[in-house]
Amino acid sequence: MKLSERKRKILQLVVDDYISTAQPVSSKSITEKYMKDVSSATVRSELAGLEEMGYLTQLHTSSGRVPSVEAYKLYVAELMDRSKLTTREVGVIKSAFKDHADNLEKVVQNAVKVISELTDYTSVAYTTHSEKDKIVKIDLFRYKPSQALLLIVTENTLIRDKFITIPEAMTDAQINEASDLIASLFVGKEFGEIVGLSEVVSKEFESYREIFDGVMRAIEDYLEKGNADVILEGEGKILKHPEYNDSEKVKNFLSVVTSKNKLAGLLAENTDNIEISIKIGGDEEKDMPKDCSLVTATYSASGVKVGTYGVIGPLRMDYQKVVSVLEGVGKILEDILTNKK
Amino acid sequence: MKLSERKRKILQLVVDDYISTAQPVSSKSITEKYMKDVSSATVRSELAGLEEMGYLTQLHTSSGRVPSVEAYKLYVAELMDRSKLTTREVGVIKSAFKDHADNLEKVVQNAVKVISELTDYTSVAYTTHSEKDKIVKIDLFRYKPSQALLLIVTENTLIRDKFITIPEAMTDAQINEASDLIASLFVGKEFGEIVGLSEVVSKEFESYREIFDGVMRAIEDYLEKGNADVILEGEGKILKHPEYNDSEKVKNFLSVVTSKNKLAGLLAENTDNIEISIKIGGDEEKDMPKDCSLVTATYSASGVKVGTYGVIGPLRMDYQKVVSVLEGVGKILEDILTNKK
DNA sequence: TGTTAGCACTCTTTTTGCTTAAGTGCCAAC
DNA sequence: GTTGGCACTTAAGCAAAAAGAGTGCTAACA
Repeated sequence: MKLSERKRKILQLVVDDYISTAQPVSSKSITEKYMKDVSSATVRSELAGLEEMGYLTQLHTSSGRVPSVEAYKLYVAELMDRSKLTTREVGVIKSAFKDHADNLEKVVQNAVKVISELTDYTSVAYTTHSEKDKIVKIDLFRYKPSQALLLIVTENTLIRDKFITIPEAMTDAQINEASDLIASLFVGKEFGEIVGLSEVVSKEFESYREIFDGVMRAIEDYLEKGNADVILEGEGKILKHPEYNDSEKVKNFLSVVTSKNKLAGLLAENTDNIEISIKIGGDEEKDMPKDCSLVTATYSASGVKVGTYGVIGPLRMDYQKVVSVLEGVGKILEDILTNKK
Repeated sequence: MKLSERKRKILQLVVDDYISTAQPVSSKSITEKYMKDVSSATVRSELAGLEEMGYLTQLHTSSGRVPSVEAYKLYVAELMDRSKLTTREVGVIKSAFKDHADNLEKVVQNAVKVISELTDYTSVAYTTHSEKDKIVKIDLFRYKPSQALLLIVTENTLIRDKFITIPEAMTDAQINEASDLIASLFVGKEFGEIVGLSEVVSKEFESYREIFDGVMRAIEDYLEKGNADVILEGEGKILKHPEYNDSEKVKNFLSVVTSKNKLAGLLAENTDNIEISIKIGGDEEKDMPKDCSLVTATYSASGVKVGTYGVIGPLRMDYQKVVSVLEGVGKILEDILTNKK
């Protein structure tokens, strides 16, 4: 059976209706609400066709139809209308970014907050530690007898919490000298340029081998995928949606969403440069909560893709709204992050 | 009516039983499980007495009894057994602190994690920004034309994300000079000693007034109560407990627990130097979720109280376990934080 | 005087049967 | 291809009945 134009239309109507009402959709309600020109029996036979093709399912013989995962995928890809934000929503987004436009972390935090507020779903952001990030300042100094604190400031962020073991015998002056040496080598370079540096500089660094290696390890550690930052907002929003009345499901959802590792894994996969990516269903994706949908977009700073932000929620998600909010936030985010310099 | 020894014993049994079963406790179950020497009728009359005194309530005429808030308070203060941790639990706690003993933030994060794991409740920690914290390093440098990044390292923590507006006309060298001047004044001092410094140094600082003021504002901002750090772990644990089958209650709980501000408010109140403090019920406390209990302990670094950690959960909480876990963690925390130097 | 067995009473929970409503599938007619 | 009509299926709602849990009270007992 082919997907006729009318079948597409009806499928869209079913998904739209189900998204807004959370109730199985009947042939009668479709003719009454949207297609007054045909009878319910006609729609009924079309629905039966769509069901046979795998786009719809019934909970029991005499219930209305519910979209399948396939239907959502088709809906998102081809069927749904691309709606625009209201002026009110645009205003909310703009005012959310009024302050703290200076700091990448704060900007992303604001983005996540406003997304959750406007969509009523849990929203997330994931910031990779990019090899393209350029070092602006690097400094090392003694914190405890055998420990030094390493500070690295880059164009986009501030690295902290990196401790390096140093020989106790080393004087503060020597540490300073090492610090200056490292700074002279590293400042102005991207992380990616540094990684290979280890062999090249072996000579002038002979006496500070241990410190140099410590710094390199710290940087490698920072760049490792698992150590990206994950920001989360509106965990509790999930409870607003009726499919999460079952506390088992909530538990399952929260166990993924409160584990930064699992979230990072999910968000990191999305490396293609597609503007908006939608990941649906939970059968293949092992860390994805069952019956969940993840809608994400990527953002860049200084022209380099640094992260992903988006919304995670039930399969029956208001994709129209979510996509338009993500696009709206994306536009403003881009403005801020490129005007920054 | 007096609280006879037997009434106390029975009340303890009722609370114990209710904590472990979450079911109203009947006279019959008490005699069968714990008091085989008397009949259920005897216990029944004692229960009636305890109810009259306000320690127990019934959901309806033919249900068993449930402890009142008063009963929990008495139970915690006088009735409950102080149990010890098992060797397994002690092992879990110790191994949780194996790594990252160098960094206050990480140590507290580990503490919160292990507490949530062992108790199965949501656990929190609150770290104040103490005026007694001593500045180890302070550094200021240009980040954007009219903005400088301020870094302060103290004995206990690293302050970041503080940006200061600077005159664009100022050269990098001048900023360096200002930075050095500030460092010479501030390093080695506690925050508390700095606050009054503003007038004293006005002369030598004439040309850098703006920067100096900016730094002072940043420090004051940092010390402000609302800006303390709140760490949270196991938000979803609440769903394991049957009283939170109602999604309204979960929503209410999460709305408090995911608001760092509200949590900070609750945790900050606990300023007495009592080792373990238990806050029960939600009538007086406005930000406390209804029918919740908050059990907290305080921790110190370098002899100064810097924060509070604890567990938040249902009224029907396993106080014995929670208190013993908090005490156990507290002991190890103290060891780590005092040996640190 | 405290303790106990016995029993009536209350209230909840579970079960059962019945009815209604929603919606489908199919068929014969248009 | 579309439609109205109708039998069939299932869930949901409701009321009455039955079962169960637990109490309070009283009279008898040690």
